[in-house]
Amino acid sequence: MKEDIIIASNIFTEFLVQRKHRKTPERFAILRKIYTFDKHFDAETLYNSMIDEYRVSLATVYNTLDLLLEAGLLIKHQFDGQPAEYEKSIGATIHHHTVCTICGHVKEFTDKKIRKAVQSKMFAGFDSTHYSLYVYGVCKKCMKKN
Amino acid sequence: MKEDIIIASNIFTEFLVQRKHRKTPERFAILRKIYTFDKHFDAETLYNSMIDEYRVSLATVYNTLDLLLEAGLLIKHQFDGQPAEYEKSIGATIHHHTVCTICGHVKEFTDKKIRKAVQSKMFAGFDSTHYSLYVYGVCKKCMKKN
DNA sequence: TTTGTTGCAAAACGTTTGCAGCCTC
DNA sequence: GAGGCTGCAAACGTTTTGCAACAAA
Repeated sequence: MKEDIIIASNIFTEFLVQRKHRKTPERFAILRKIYTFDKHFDAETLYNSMIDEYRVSLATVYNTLDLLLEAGLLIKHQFDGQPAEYEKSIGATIHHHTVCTICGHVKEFTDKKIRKAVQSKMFAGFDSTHYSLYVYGVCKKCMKKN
Repeated sequence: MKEDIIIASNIFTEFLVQRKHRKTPERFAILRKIYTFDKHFDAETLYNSMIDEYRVSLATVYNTLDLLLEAGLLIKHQFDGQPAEYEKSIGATIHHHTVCTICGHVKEFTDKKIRKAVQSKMFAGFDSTHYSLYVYGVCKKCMKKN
């Protein structure tokens, strides 16, 4: 959706103003790039993909990713020892992940029953914003190898 | 439970034999230590806690943690940028985690409805063994600060 | 003008690796 | 005896940090 980036930009602008942070071109260039991705990406990939359009340093990439996380515009995943992976949160359908414990392959899936069960859970003294579910096991390819 | 370590040792022994790995004293000393912990721990903490009883190198700790993961005797968590955390799996009740996005504080909770929803999920071409659910949000302490 | 942000490079950190010697099998 | 395993230290790769120059407010 094209509107997602507009919504995200507005949220980010409001977030920055409220926190007395500056609205630098780097930050918005990074946000725009992120909202063109439909899959998971890591910091290095994001950094490389930006070089032609708007050059920013890797440090700024990391800095901005942190801000976007705090603003709720991004979700972060830490799959095993690999670099952290990110995905946009606005306009993305809520999904879960299967992770192969042999080869590390990650796949998305959706399940209404699980989603409802988690979302209806209320916590005393904890204001939940989002969640991540990882189901571990062995994928088809790795099953065949053994 | 005291029997958990016995069950775990048996599973580990069988695992090592099957994989043609050696039953070294280091590996069983580490397994025993792990099963005395009731909370999450990281590799460094485990290493330090062993020094008096049975000295092993940090490299061996990491090596053994990997084996125990493969044997299904351990569950690994990667909370944000912190060192990986582990917990024993035998004799532990299935639980989920809330993670504060401000201070990083992790708390366990259980929920039968969520557990059933996830466990009843069937995957085509994926043999699931266990799962992790992280609910992100703001904890009580961090709510008060703002 | 003030002060937050940037780019750069160096440092930090948890984890992995290479290797010589050791000890299961 | 053979070959997997250990300890050690050095290497690795991602992320963080310190600092001077820069630019948003």
